Amino acid sequence: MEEQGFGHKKAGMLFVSREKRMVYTVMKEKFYITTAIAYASQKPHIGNVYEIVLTDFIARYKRMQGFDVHFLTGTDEHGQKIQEKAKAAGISPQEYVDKITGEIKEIWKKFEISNDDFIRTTDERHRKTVQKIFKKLYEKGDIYKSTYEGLYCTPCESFWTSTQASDGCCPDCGGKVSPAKEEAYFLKLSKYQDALLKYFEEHDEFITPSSRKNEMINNFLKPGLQDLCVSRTSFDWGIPVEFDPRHVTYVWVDALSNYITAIGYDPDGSSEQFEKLWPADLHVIGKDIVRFHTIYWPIILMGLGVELPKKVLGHPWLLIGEDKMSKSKGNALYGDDLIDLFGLDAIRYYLLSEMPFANDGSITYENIIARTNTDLANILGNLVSRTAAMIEKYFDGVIPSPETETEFDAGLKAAGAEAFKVYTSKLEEYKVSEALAAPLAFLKSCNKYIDETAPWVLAKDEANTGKLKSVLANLVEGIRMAATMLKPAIPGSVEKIAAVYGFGEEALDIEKAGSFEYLASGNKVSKGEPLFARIDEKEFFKKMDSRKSEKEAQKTAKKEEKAAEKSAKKELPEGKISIDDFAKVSLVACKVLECEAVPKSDKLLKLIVDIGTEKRQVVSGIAKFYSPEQLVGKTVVLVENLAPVKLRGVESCGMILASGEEDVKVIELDPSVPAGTKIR
RNA sequence: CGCGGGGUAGAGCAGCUCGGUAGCUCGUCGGGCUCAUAACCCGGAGGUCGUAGGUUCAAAUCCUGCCCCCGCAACCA
Repeated sequence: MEEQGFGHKKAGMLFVSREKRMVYTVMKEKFYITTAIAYASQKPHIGNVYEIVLTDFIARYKRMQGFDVHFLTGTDEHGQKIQEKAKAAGISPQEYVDKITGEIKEIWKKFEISNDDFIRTTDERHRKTVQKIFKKLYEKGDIYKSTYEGLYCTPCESFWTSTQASDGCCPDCGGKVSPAKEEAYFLKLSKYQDALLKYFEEHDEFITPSSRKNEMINNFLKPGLQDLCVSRTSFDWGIPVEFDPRHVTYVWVDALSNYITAIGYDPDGSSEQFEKLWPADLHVIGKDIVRFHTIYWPIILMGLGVELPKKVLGHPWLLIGEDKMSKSKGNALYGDDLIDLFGLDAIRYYLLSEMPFANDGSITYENIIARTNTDLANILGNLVSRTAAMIEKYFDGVIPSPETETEFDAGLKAAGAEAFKVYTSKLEEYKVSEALAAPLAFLKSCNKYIDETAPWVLAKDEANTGKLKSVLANLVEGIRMAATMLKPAIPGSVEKIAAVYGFGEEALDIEKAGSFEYLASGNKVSKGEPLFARIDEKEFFKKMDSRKSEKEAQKTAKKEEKAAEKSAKKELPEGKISIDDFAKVSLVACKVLECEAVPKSDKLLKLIVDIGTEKRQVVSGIAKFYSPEQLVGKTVVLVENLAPVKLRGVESCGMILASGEEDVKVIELDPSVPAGTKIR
């Protein structure tokens, strides 16, 4: 009985190492992997999706390797922003996050994310434990009460840092901010600074890519850590501090703890699951929150006396073309739309193959089309289809066993082994895009192999049937091996390939992805629809244009509505300013007295002008169009009340008006106009 | 200003740790093939490796200066 259970998959090993395998099965090594929890303030864009697809890939790969994987993701549902958004929507914060989290789960589902658990920071299991964590750290003295000092905006009821409100105005409403104090709890980061630095030094693999480690050490650890504010009284949508309920837990103690609360950590005695899964093997996060995961999070854990996670992977960002993706820029792309346009696996594959390990990647329709057409349709899909077609044509659809070697077989086999080697070693470092290039290169070798062996020529002479059998058997194997490697990236398409050649689960065993084993010989092929249809770029953009004009029509309608609303509030249509705004600008006539080039710059001229009451120094970017001598004596228009700025270290108090961008001409006044004449 | 990353063919990237052949994908030009999704295969053109120096028999690679781009600077994955 037992023998059946273990024997099927690895019959060859059964007799020798039955005992070992039992041990192996029981002790299957765990792998705990997490994503950052998504902030439930709005629908996630494709950049957010990237992170979870990446993590999903790693989780699937690790499962294939035989690890007992636990994959956690979730949502961060507290905070002022959510409270405000809910208020604006006229619903309770809970209703609001229920809605957004619903959308997020829906999108994750569309991307076939294989997470084992989903935690929400509003879950009871989380809230209760966070309160305990807070209390424990407080009792230990790692959290203490003090006052938070910052710049406060009264109408917005929020604090800003001096960099956020650099101009003395609230970034939200534009109103004045003023210094204020608020009672708050702080986490003593300084206490653990040295311990953490030591940990960094002893665990070189803790932060990856390693460049981010240097950034953390040089920017934060070495200059000294400032204690972190971990509670707020200015809003209440959060986890209340148990022993001081006016305070709610502020961001990081709440959000980061999800990694342990989800699996049953409890200061009073953790669950069996926690004992089994912790420490986490991999936190996958965006590069912007590396600091929180490699400084604050370890310190919180040190405070709790809990082991630190093994590795933090700070992935780069996905840019739209060259721009950062943001809703306010209006350039955000959404995962569900992209799936509708290109199909799930095209997008999964794009994200995984196009994203570099350390540098930011970029996404554009053109690139998605190019990737999908080249890699998935031409190289993979076409190979699957032409191989199946030949098996149907030459062997009535039955996959042959190899018979007579051709001179090209050894090369193909070497290419397969090499691809697998590269794939595996790149994935040890989680360099997913580089790993995925390996099966693709191998598929190209397969296409080349067809050309070299020319099966259609072999088929013409019965003497070559043995060779023909080998060629097709080898091709099926090549497809099987590459498909296995691609499985964590494009599981759905690999399933389709498996259906074509009748690959069972054991044929797609990752351990068999590096060698030719002819596991599918004798199977009947069933050539289905093309795996990936080629996308015609011109037609695609035609379609997009018509969609766009529809959307634009909707947008203009919305805009008009908004404009109507605004004018009701006595506000102005977009792009217009009021006469009052214009009146702020002071324009005067001035005479250029002196003019010289600004050293070390090729665009700047320094001018001394007479504005009647005084002499002004102005720097103007017109050196390419005027020589200094040309300007002296001219009467021009000066924006007199611009705030002074330094350009190339030279102070500029005003701006000379000029026309054009490519071909700049200063606006000249009749020389009879006296300097200082007010224009506006 | 500080810290981090980067500048390699028209575009996007690898190579740099450990000096010696400048490689990949797309595009482009030419050829081949007909099993296949106008696909696949082969070949060509195209690079002063940001710049100026230094070390060396030898530098994209190591060192120094300078220029330019991007990110971070304590709530955007």
